[in-house]
Amino acid sequence: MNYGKHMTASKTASRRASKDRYHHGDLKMALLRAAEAELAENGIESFSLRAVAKRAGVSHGAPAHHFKDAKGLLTALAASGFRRLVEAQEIRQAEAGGDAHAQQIAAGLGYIDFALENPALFRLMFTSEKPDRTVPDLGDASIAAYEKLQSGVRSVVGENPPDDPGAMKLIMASWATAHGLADLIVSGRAERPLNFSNLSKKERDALLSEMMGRQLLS
Amino acid sequence: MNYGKHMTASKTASRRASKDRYHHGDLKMALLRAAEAELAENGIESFSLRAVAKRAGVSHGAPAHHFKDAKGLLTALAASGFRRLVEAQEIRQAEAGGDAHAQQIAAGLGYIDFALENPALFRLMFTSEKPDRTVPDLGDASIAAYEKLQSGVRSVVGENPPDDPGAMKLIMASWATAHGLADLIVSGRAERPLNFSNLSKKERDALLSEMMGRQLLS
DNA sequence: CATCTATCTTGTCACTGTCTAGATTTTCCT
DNA sequence: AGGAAAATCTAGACAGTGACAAGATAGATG
Repeated sequence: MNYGKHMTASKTASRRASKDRYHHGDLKMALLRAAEAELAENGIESFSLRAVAKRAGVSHGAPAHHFKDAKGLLTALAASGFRRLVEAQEIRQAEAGGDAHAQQIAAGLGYIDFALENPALFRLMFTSEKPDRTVPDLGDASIAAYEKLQSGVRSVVGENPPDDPGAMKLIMASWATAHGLADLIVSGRAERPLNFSNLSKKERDALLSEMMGRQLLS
Repeated sequence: MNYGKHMTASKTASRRASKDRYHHGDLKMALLRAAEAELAENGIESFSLRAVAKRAGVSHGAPAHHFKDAKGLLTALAASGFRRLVEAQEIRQAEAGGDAHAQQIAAGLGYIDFALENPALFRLMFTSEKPDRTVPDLGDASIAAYEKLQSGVRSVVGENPPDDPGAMKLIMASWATAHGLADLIVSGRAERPLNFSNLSKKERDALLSEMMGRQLLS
């Protein structure tokens, strides 16, 4: 095979943009970013590994060296998603009041924020079977997100959840409400009941807070 | 092209099993059944139109005449799913008490029953973008399912939902809780908090009823 | 019975994920 | 420094996919 074209290009400008070099430099990160952009633009169901490679300016076989296969790339992307999900919750919590109840509502709002801002990634994380949940990178990230929920409920009820069946029910119920709202809103199913997309940000927050708050009442 | 093999087979046994005949007889239904079986066995993400055709004993081009393309087949399947979702709710309601509160909880349990019995179909209906929601067959079926929810809430609050903002909030909140529970259970995320799959049917129902019931309290 | 229409098969195309062989670059060791 | 070894990337091939077109077959219609 003749790589002459590439060779001359990289020789004449050996320190130019990374896309002109044979070795990318940070292809792993570039692929993750490209994959997320593809996901956001085309949705998860028409996701293509070759399109990701093309977007990153690299041949279709290149990703295999950093992620074994498409599943590997999507697993890493989902893990990144769970870490950012926690961040989105913490952003809301930083703006909220200090009592446990308000903190837990804020976490729910952050959860929904994340879903609305990253709908395709949210689906990859929660309703796709492509990511390999047994890989520690992903498993740890998703468990960390769950433990955030658990500690929030502990603050609300003053009990240690794993030992208290009532607290476990509360964890599941409040998670389900936040998750269900996120999923239904993302799929456009909150339009008919709530006219959701025509509400102001304040109206949305008030509405969602009220719906999630019901689960936290004793 | 030579179809001799098929010809002799269908001539010597012209009224045998439909799979031996050139014209299937009821291929449309057979394809829907095959598609659902494929969905249940392999999940939605490895769904293949050609595998469906093979399962129905027909060539890979045959489905195109009954459903324009894969999207058409999956749209019809999703519509069938919404009709059966309503049936699953009505089965639970027939077993439940007559008061509005119990009826609405029963509908939620039926919703979750359906999701657990048809996880891949549930995902096709709610979180896939392949079905074409603008096709009336599907649109009508999904609206019918929503209107069931709406009338149930009307019975609970005694108000006409579209005119009462509080009732609309209640619709969305109780839907979100049932839907969120269904989605999280199907994806295995209720195992850690609730040890869900090791519970008896009675325990599950009691647990789910309690979590959904919170949303219906005034 | 002849024609017409619906149904089904077959072959083809572009695209996909994965694998392999080989080219290029970087790293590391002496 | 220099040369071997490892890492990175390209390109080609393969089987599988959805969609389309052309043609074969069966049933319906007159």
